[in-house]
Amino acid sequence: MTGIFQSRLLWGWGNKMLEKQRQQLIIDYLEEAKFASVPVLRDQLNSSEATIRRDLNKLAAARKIKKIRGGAEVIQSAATPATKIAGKSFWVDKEKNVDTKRMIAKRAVELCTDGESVIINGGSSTFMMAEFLQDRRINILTNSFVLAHELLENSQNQVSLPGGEVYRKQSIILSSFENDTTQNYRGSRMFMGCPGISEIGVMETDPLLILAEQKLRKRADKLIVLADSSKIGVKGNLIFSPLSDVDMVITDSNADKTILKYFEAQGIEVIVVDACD
Amino acid sequence: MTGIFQSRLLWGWGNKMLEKQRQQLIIDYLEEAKFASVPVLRDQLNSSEATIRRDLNKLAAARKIKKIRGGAEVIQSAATPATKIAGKSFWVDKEKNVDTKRMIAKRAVELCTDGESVIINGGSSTFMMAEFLQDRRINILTNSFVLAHELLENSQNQVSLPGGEVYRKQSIILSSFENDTTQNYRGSRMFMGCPGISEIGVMETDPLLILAEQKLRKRADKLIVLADSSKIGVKGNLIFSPLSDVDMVITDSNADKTILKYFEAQGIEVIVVDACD
DNA sequence: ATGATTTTGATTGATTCTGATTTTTTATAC
DNA sequence: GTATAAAAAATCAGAATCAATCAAAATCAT
Repeated sequence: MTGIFQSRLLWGWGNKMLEKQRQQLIIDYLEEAKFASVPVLRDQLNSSEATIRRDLNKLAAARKIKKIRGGAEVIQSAATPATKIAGKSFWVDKEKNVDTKRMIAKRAVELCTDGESVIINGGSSTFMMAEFLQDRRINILTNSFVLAHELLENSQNQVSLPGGEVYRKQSIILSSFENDTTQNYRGSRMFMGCPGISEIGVMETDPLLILAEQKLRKRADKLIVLADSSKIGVKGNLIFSPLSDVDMVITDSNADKTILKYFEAQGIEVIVVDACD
Repeated sequence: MTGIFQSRLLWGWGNKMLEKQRQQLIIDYLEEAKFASVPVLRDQLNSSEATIRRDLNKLAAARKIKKIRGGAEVIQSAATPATKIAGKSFWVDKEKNVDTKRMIAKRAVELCTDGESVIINGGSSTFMMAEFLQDRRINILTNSFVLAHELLENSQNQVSLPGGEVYRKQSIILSSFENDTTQNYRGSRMFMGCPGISEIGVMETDPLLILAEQKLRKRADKLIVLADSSKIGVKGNLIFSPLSDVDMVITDSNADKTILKYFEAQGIEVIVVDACD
């Protein structure tokens, strides 16, 4: 019997496998195959169907997989970032323009002066600012749990958080109530990424986030949007804020020049960094 | 003899291995294999299962590895975030009563029912509750950034945070303002550790923390103090709360019985777990 | 060396996990 | 609708794991 994971086990099949280990292998298998039937997993993992079923129940309860009749499937959606909370493996795998986004993030950080207070809205673009904040001394309010973690570990910046429940799907803190600490916080700038920005404004995808983010927006003097060229001109159904509320857009040289001109005509400062592709 | 670490030992298998050395080898092994069962480690390290288990408990308490049924696994997230953020001053230097503190933490978690809302004040004692919260479903408000991080990564509990600045020294969130989210949060119990508890009340050492902690206290119906025997009867200069405000004390069997009797006479429920020393 | 302390490994009983069997549920065909 | 087959859940005995205990061995302080 040759399970595909045999080679990964240092001690071979002779020994018993740990429950946690077996479950991890199920997850790994699903990442690869997308679907798996109970008999297949039974053979792969050299276990009984009863045990496999119990594993699937536990994994499904923990939302690591989705149970379907006859077996299991991966959880599609963007449910993975929550589990890959640690470090670089964040969204990176899904993102294409990583290098460009990194340059945009770098430029964004360069706008800040030490001692300043800024607000950073959570997201994959703004997360990349962490790298360039390492040797800075800035007061940062962020609703991103992962960014806060990163900054606490690898920088000396002052970090503040709004209160609320941590929304696991995006590891963002949702301020559920009206009165929260952010009320008393004031930032000179708020940095945010977005799924799209066009004539109609800045887009957002998650309705749960939008309210909390808009509340943050009120605490900052200026709004700076980090949007690589793939976001420029993209419209969606949820409007985070009208264009009139945007003060600056940082994008890359592949962006549609016509729209950028339009932005500038609206009084928005546009910064273009060189695209890396 | 087939231990994979044989070549690394200068003096060969005939001689005894030092405890620290053995534990380091366990860590090394886990870094490589990700998982390890107790029998495998017993063979690899030429030791007994009892010893391996004791090592695993100590390593898990020090957050170097994660204990799972049947053995151990690496801490997948950035390997050391907990110890790193919290700094050595946190628990590394208090290695003394880890086993006992772990049992106290376990007992504390056993008080909680799934679905309940509780408040957990940050500290080395309460941090150990994380291990036992892994498979629970509890709504947790905590001012401890590291605890929140741990719970988000290794459990499915709902996690909420008070807003405020992260106080790096203890990785505790200081709610700097009057209005914050915790105002709307209600917990049936608040768990806290402390540097000392005696007839005059529960002690605290850090004046910066005490205000934020007292604010949390107001949001919970009952106060449960985790205090191993070395804390019982210890007085300090900063009083967190009078004894009348305490509902329960969880300690170990080495604690001074006279004081415990006094606590009970004051209407405090005292739970004594067996000391592990 | 001597006695005190710590570490170790075997044993115990309680708990949890596993896999075979049986029962219930679900999907599909008739 | 019922019949049928496949899958999931429930049951249960045996196996594995684990914490606690205790005595032997090793280590340490004097």
